Amino acid sequence: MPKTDAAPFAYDGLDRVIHEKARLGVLASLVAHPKGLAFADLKSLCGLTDGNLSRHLQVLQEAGLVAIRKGYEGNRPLTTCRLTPDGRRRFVDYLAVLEQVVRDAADAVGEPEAASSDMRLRPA
Amino acid sequence: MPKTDAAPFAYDGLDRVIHEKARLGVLASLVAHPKGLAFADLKSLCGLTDGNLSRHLQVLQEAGLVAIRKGYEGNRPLTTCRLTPDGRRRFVDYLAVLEQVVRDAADAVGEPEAASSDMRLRPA
DNA sequence: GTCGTATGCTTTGCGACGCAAAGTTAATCG
DNA sequence: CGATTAACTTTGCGTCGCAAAGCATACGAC
Repeated sequence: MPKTDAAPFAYDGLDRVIHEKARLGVLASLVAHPKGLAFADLKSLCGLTDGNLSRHLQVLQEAGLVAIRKGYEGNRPLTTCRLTPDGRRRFVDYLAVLEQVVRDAADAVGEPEAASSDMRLRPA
Repeated sequence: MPKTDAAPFAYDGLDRVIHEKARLGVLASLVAHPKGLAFADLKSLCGLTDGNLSRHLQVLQEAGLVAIRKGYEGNRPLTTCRLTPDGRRRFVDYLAVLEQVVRDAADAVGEPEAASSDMRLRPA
């Protein structure tokens, strides 16, 4: 008796580190910019405050999802981040689960088979 | 040009009440079963403990996303839940954002245009 | 009938977390 | 120089998710 999740809606694959509004945005930004992004760019792309971005990057780094490089642009500090290969892989896996969620739900929304009698919501 | 989020990766639409592993599962279950589901059914569908499910349902109810009805099956208590119309609508909205996230990211994964020179990850 | 066991949830406790505000360091400008 | 801006970090706190414990009732055994 495999206790293989008789729980089709458990969505175990939703890694809590990734499944977070702000970090999801950061990762999406980074996957779209494989060359890496500067702290300030991420900040405005994701609409985060300095403090929040800093903290989230820390978390992502500790989880091994992003690599952070602190250098200097001229003589001003410049922090740049990029996805690690592992981070990319894990993000892609996460996306697959997310896609599954969307599909599950979209199917159900589209076909209310077990609908109650007073479902008069669908247009056509 | 309003200052409408110059933050394309902010994903403001990701309602925190919905954007939560466990509750996402509950809502997905409920949208797939418009007639409603019993507490015990939700519990096993979502792989949650009694306590957790109880708490999450409370949150969902307070947010006006689900309606909870406590009745009796024979003479045993039976709690059943269903999505409220508003809950359904908000969940669908959320799904649209989620879909956008997936699309954004999937596009980026598929076409590493701005890829660095040492991207030797793609198979073909 | 009363004693255990099972069912069906709720409540409590706590560790982790996200967020905003304050702090730090250093370069540039008047 | 003193003020301002840039570029982050650190701190503090309210909230939350989760597991364990609790509570109430029903059902079987004896």
